[in-house]
Amino acid sequence: MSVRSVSTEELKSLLQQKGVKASVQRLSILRYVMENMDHPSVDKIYQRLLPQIPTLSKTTVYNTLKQLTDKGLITALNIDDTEIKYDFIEQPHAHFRCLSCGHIYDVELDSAIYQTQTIDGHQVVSTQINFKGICNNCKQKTKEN
Amino acid sequence: MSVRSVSTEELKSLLQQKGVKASVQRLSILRYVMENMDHPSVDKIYQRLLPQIPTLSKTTVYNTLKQLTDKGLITALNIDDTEIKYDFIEQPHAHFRCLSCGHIYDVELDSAIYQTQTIDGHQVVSTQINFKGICNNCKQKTKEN
DNA sequence: GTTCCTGCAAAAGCTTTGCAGAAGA
DNA sequence: TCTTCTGCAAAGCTTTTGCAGGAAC
Repeated sequence: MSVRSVSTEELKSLLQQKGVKASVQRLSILRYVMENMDHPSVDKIYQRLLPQIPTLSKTTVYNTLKQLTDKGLITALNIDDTEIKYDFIEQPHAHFRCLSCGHIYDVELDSAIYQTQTIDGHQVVSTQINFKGICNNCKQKTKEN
Repeated sequence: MSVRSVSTEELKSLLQQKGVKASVQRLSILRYVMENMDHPSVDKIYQRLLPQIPTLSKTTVYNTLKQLTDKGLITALNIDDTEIKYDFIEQPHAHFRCLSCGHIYDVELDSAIYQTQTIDGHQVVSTQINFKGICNNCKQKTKEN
């Protein structure tokens, strides 16, 4: 899992650009999504931040994620059947979900699809490409047994 | 909304090929998905079939749709945030969901993406391409006002 | 008679809402 | 002080589960 480090200044600047006031909760939630690129669910973010912010409530996580999504800072992924997963918006990429272990991988596609702005007369705002199947890891494990 | 007619014989044959026994409920549910290509939710199917099958329960709709999905007769779409939508499987196509009216359109894409069988070493079983935006209808309405 | 199917009721999850107290400007 | 944010509790929805009665073969 790729992890990086984002400065508080950068986080504040991102929020400010979108007209969202900074708060401990918002900075932490945005930082989590940006640093851990693991497509977290609401519950995962909540569980991981609880030690740092013991008074955090899930409502706040929901509120914040919705707000960040509305402002275009993060994306809500419809790749899972049961939960919404979140992703920081960088360059467009596709996702692969393993039906066996449930892990979601980022996938680079040099596809012109992302450039689609109009299709059948409909104005495109966002594009999601989701693959499902068996990931490399799980395939190896099956072979071993 | 495109609507077509599917014979009971054809429905029975499709189920039989997949090793699913025919029943009034299963035939009706599969017929609904095949004839009305409107990407229905569980609840929509339930509501529409209730007049014909007054004893129908939602559990049966859930069970049947899950079974038909497992057998590969229909697809579960992860395009909506709140509900699962179902689609009969024909040739591969993408979907466009209007953020204003919520309607889901079938979209033809002559893309090689559908032929992807392996990506980054992961074995692909299914591929979904989802666009979101403002549909032609809603765009027209906005202009008129 | 045995097996599979159906449907009611209840439970389980995820997400939203209402509201009061807290924090911040 | 006034506005905005936070968080608890409760409610709302979709989906799943357990189980008993019913249908089919």
